[in-house]
This record gives sequence, C-alpha cells and structure tokens, in this order.
Amino acid sequence: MEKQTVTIYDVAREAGVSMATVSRVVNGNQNVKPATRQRVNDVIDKLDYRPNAVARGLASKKSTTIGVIIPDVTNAYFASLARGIDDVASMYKYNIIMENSDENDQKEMAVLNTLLAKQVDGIIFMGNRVTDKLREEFSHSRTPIVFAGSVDDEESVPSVSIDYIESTAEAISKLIKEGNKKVAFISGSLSEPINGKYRLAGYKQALKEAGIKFDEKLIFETDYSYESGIKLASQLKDTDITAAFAGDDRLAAGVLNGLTDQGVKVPDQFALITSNDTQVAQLVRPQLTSITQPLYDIGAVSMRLLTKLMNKEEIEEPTITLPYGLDSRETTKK
Amino acid sequence: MEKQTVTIYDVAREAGVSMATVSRVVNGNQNVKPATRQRVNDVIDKLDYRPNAVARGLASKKSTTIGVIIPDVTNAYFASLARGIDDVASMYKYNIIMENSDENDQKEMAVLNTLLAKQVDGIIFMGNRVTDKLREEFSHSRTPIVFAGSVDDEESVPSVSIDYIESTAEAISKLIKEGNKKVAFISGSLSEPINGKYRLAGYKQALKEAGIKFDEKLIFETDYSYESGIKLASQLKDTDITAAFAGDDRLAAGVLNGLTDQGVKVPDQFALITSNDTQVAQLVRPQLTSITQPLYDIGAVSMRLLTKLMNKEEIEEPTITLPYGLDSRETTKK
DNA sequence: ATTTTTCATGAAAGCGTTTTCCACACTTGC
DNA sequence: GCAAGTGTGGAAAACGCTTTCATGAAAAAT
Repeated sequence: MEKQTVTIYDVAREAGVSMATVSRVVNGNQNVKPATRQRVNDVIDKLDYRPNAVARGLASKKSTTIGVIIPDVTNAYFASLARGIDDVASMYKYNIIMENSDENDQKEMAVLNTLLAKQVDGIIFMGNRVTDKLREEFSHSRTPIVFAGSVDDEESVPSVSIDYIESTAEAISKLIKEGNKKVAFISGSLSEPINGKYRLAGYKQALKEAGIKFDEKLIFETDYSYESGIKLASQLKDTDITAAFAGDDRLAAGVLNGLTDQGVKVPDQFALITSNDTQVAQLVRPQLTSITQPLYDIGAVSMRLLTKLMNKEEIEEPTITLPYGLDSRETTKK
Repeated sequence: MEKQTVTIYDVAREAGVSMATVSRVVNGNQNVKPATRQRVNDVIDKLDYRPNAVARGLASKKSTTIGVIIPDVTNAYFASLARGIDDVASMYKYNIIMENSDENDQKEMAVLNTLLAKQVDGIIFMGNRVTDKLREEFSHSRTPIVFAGSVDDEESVPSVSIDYIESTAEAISKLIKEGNKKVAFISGSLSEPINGKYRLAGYKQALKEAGIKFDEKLIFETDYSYESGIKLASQLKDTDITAAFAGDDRLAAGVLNGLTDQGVKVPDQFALITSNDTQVAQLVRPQLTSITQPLYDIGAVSMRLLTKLMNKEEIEEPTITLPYGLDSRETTKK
C-alpha cells in the first residue's frame, strides 16, 4: 500500500473538472463558482492532495524559496540574524535554504551558484567580506540580494546594519572618558571592511576627538574565537593598556576570562567593551558592557527589504541603518 | 542586456548535439565521446549555462535537498547539531532547507508539510517531543527521516543521540558521591520524553543505587531559558538542596549566575552539573561541569544515516547511540 | 565477409504545475 | 429581441530537464 503521489490530474478527474480549475482553487483564484470550489476542495481533502512545489516552481518560475548565506550558524550573532530572517520569511511564505560559507571565498562562490541553480527568488548574504568575483556574480544575476549585518563596501548592494563608525566611536569615547589613555582595538581581520574600514575609522575618530595620537601597536588583529581572546589576554596583561574594544562577543569573553583568570581585575584594572550584544555578553561575569544591536531586527528588516525587492517595489533607501545602543554593564566603570 | 536564462536547448543547438547529450555530459554520464564532451563543455562555458535545479528535480524526482526541522537556531545546542548536519549534507551534495519549529506542534506540522511539498529527499528532525499526529505524518510519507539529538519514544524512527539515562545517572551519582544528599533535577517540560522518561529515569536509577529515596519536591520543571535559571536560583537558595543537575546549558548558566549573584558559593555550597556541553558551559565562571556530548557528530552522523536511508541501503541499527563523557570542571568538587 | 556486440547519439515522452487563450452560457442594457 | 458584457471553466502549450527507447555506426567475434 505504497502512498503514490496524487497529482492535480487525479483531483481533476475525481472532481469532474479540468486541471485548470483545480489549479485555480488551489491558488485562490476567484474565477470559480463556490459550488465547484467546494467540490474540488472536498476531493482534495479526500485524496489528501498536496501540490508539488517543484512542478509549481518550474511552471511559475518562482520557487518561494530564498537563499541565506551564513558564515557559521554556530555563531550566536549570525544565528540571531538568521532567526529574524526566518521569521519574516515564513510570514511571507518563503522557505529558506541555508548555506554555511565559513567566510571562505571559494565556498561562498560555490554556495551562491547552487543557490542560483535552485532558482531561489532572493538571497540574503551575511559575511564581512565581499570579493570582487562575488560582487560581479551578484550583479550578473537577476536575483535580488541583500546584505544583513554588514555593509557593502561600495554600497552597490542593499544592506541592513547599524552604523559601525558611530557606534565604535561612542564606545571608544566612553573608554577614554573613563580615564583610559591606551585603548586597544581588538578585531577580526582588518581586511574585512567592517573592521579595517568602519570600526577602525570610528576608533580613530574617537581618538582624534580626545586628542590622542593613534598608535599602531594598540591594534590587535585576530579571529573571532573565544580561544583567541584567551591568548590575547596574556599579551595584554604585560602592557600598559588599560582598556579594550572588541569586535566580537566570544572574542571579548575570551579576553575577559583570560584576564580574570590571570588575576587582572575587570573593570578596575582593565575596562572592556564588546560589540554584538549576543547573550554571551550577559552570561559572563562581570557582564560585558556592549554596543547593543537589534540583531533579530537586522535579520527581519533585511528579509522584509528582500521581499520588496522581489516584488519589484520601489525602494527609497537601499542602505538601511538601524539604531544601536551602548549598554553599560560591568566591564566598564559606572 | 538582461541576462536571459540559457537552457539546455540553447547549449544543444550551439554545440550541434541533442539535449540528451548535453544532459549526459552535465551529469557525468560516460556514454559520450571525449571529443563531443569537450565541445559541449566549451559551449557550456561560453554560454555560462547553469542547469536549472527545479526542472531537474521535476524530471528526476529528486530535489537533492533535505529538510531540517530545528526548534530554534539561536540555541547553541541545536545550532551545533545543525552545523554537523550541514557539513555532511554538502559533502553529499545536498542542500538544506531549514525551518524553525519553536517546538510548537502546529508549526511543526506546518513546516513538515511545506517540506514535503518541496519534495525534499529526506528530513532531519530535532526536537524533544513528537506528537502522534506528527508521527503518523512521518510514517504516512515515503520520505526518510531521522531524529537528531533525541530518541523517538517508540523507537519507530531512526535516531542518533547519546544515552540519556546512563549519562544522567552518572552525573547524579557523581553529585551524590561528593556528599550531596539532596540533588535537584532541573529540566524542561517533563512531557518531553528526554526529560520525563530518560533523564528522570537516570536520576531515579542513581538515587536507587545510592539508597536515597526519591523526593518529588526535588524535581523542577521549567523551560530552557537563561532567565528561568535565574529565577530558579532564588527558589533553590532557601532550601537544603546542595546540588543540581540541569538539562540545558543556558538554564544551568542562569542557575549558576543567579546563585552566585546572591552570594552562594559554587561549588562549595552548591554543586551543579549541566548536560549539553555547549560553549556556554565554559564561558561562565566557575566553568560548568558537564556531561559532554559530541554535538557536531550527532548532527553529522544523523545526516550520514539519512543518506543511507535515501539510498535505500540496508541499515544495521536504526537507533544510534554515540558515546558521552562527563567533564569535571569547576561547579563540582574535584 | 558476415553476424553480433558495443558505443554514441537522437527523438520524444514524460515530470506536475501554471497560464494563456478560447468558448460557452448567462446576464444586462437598450 | 439582440448586441455587448461577464462570470466559469476547459484545452493545451509551456517550464527545462531526465530518461527510455530506437538507431546507425563502429568494433569484435565468428
């Protein structure tokens, strides 16, 4: 008693109508007499008919699926964005094909291609770096795309994020105002615009406002892992640096725990501000003072923007900047 | 200069062969003369032809896509599994449609249906509870499915997880051996078999071995959030309970931080063991002693198992149990 | 030299929908 | 009473591919 798939044709036959009519009732087309509609629906229930989305996609040239390129689901920052994306996607009846890219250029190209092959109606890209090859691929395709949680260096692609320059500047200023003369800038690769271009610019801006000279030696370029934070803490310990800004929460947590484990008192001897405000920031003790980002909303707004793009609606402003905050917790004074 | 899609037909015409031949070279079929293959490949490159996966899916009745039902991507436990799933999925050239279910029965049914409609070749289900309706739907469909990180209550569905009874018993025994007479059992809903059936059984087993009578009042049923842990800590503080086992890391972190914030010394005055070993367990201070689970592997093995199922390979044992550990960190004595 | 195999390829029938025309049967309006 | 709508519904052509079957040519076997 294998469950053989029942097709639209079976329904049509059983209901004594044409496939076209069945298609109409399935798709909520109004040109169907209520009586007919009822009859068809009854047959659909009886036969437990479910439209084949693949056939549908082929015929309509719409897959009601969007592709999400994510560096790593395991990272709370991206996972939160993803959650926002997913929620509004399902609100608009889209499904999500998710692909981990590991921020690896080749892999990104590969997943982009499979996404395109699968005929996704749109793409949301998370990641901090966009190679020219990738950008070319984007413009080359007719599939709408938006960046979530990062800005395209050249602003040629719609994006949703906070203002990284301002927020970083504000964090650094706070650190300086609290009496720190030497504030370290800790981030992932500076080749990523978010670090090397925006955050660093904010850092320099704050320094300038305070009349402090920029010192190359205060810049620490590493990766986004907890372990790197731990390692960095040892380096930091033996310097006259008294505060740091970190571009990632896990990284910051590593620095914090590393420092604490070595007997450095935070925030008394060392102040720390992190920037993504994932739950990690509040799990550690002392709790990390953090730039707060509306993570879920960044994802949600990105997806909403994408729906507009897919709908060919007119977009006022393709580069959306959401408000951020600065939550003083326990790794800064007061 | 709109990029109009180039089809297999265009390639065929341009290369002077039939669609069948193009299809053959695209799919690596050996029945093509090298010279012809070369010619076709050249045209493919020249025209930048990319096979339409939707049309492919319709014709071949395979979507090379698998559905993943996940309670919440934002939860590190599930995200880790997902990562394992995704990696071996892409190893086998499958894509992943991911759906958040929020452990909500209705939503689960809904996403299952859209997954089926999309003709996924297989499904991986994460979640702690399976309603009869859902189970019925599973068996009703011809799509292979496997449970990742949970066991089907009735073992009617292939699954991959650790032994929850044994691991919990071991954790509880440790707590008892360290001198704790009253050990709380903190978990999510007991209606979920993983808690109410397996873990609780392990708890009782350990009690029995130690000759301690089971006390209903030591069972705390809550949800998996950090906040619930914080709340629970206040309750725990004013009892003579001196240790607890928690079924989730965020929950455990909440308990730990709540206790600590109220001046309770962990582990001296209160010992704590958690069970998922996500990164959270090591981020908090003191670090949480935890049952360790091969999270990534659970996901990876699940996906591997699914590929076998989709391939109709013979399965020796559909219920796979992976080894666990117990990592003594800082919330238990030595 | 003839028959049998094997190889390479093409023709065409699906796959399960959507969608564009058409056509028919009624209503309207005058 | 007739032309012009209007609301329903059917026929059939896509959609872009895979796959079966048939076929002719070349290679191997006799």
